Amino acid sequence: MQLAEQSVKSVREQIVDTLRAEVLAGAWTNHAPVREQALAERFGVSRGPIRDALQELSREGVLVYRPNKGVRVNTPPAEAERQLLQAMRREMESFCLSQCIDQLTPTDDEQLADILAELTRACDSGDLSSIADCDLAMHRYLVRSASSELEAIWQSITSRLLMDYSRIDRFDQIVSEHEAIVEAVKQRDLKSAQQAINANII
Amino acid sequence: MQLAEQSVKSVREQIVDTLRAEVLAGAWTNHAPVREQALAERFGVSRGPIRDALQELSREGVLVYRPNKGVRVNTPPAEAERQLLQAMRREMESFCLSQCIDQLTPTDDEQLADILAELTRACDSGDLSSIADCDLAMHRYLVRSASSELEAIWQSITSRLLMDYSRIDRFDQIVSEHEAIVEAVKQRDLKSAQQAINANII
DNA sequence: TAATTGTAAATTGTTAACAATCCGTTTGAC
DNA sequence: GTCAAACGGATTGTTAACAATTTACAATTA
Repeated sequence: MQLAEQSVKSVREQIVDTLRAEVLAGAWTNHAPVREQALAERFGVSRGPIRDALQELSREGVLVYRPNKGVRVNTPPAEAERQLLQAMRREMESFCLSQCIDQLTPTDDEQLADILAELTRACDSGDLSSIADCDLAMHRYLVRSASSELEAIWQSITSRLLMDYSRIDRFDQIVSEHEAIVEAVKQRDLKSAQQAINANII
Repeated sequence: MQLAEQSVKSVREQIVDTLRAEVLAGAWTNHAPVREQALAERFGVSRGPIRDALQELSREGVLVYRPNKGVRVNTPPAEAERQLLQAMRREMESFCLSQCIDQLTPTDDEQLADILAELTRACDSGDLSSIADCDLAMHRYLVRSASSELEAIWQSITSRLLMDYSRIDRFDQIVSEHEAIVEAVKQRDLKSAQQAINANII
């Protein structure tokens, strides 16, 4: 992805982003515990930064931490809880749109178009991991444009949904839904953009 | 406070709770950075657990972390952002009430009454730190009763509000608002409890 | 004097060794 | 044979030393 990040990310952030993407793409099961030493060797660092990353992902809701027993992948929420989380996501993204839409620049439009292009490519090739990545990247972009404070809350809500992209069958629908979002944002049409967002978060 | 906690808390959790209470009670300024070594000596541990705690509080929104520069106390949100956070808090607590109210036991009623009693005492003596503690403890109790998953999100929303208890002048109002909540919950009257909660979150 | 560079102290980031805890297996008593 | 205590390997938790970075202050130059 590698958007116009504000700066070079710390080691911990890189590890967090990598691991989060893998878990959300369904690459891990929640049956086997996550071992610190194995991850340390994989990333070529000591256990310290790995522990930091695992702690952060636990706080975020991707993983679950149990004292002296390490972490596991979290389980999806119950249906009622899932609906609440989705409602909060919608409310949040609608708000962020209203805050940022009039301050977006053509550069932002380009960034969103880039994400959309990569999403389209991912859907064409059926790369679930990349689809998940791009889908969330677009929503995150809009949230972050409004408030980096809210981004953390948004991330923790979204992570806890543990959305299962492997059950998606209509790739073209994902693309068209996001096309609608990008187009409405480009037109600076708040109402349409909010509708498009709400239609996408189900 | 020391409610019926599920178990003995880890060192990190104790440190986190202590520091969060101090910051939210307004005991720290955001002008001076927080130093790890000083905290390590104060709590009698090495810098490791301190760093863990500071990282967690940063993730939660109480503190702000900047690479190689440590952490500072976060600044309060802008007005529009504050209103969104409050709306999300209301929505969340209403939902949690609807989920848990029919599963609460007389033991829970006692716990809530205990918190209310301590809140009353704190208001009488004007102990702002304790008022903040008890106020949040009651809301947290209801959220946790519904879902420990949602508790983390609730905490991160609430922390980011950085509510300023030092500006409160009507202590008796706080008490009566929380009395209404406890009474409605005791009666298992969902509508009234939600109203009381909404009236308290302003 | 004002601006800039250089240096030293303070602080954060990382590592590896050690301590504490957990978990599966073996051993032994009944 | 069954159960429980004890052992040992594996894993997490903590510590202290070291490396990298930042910050404050003094020295230098225009």
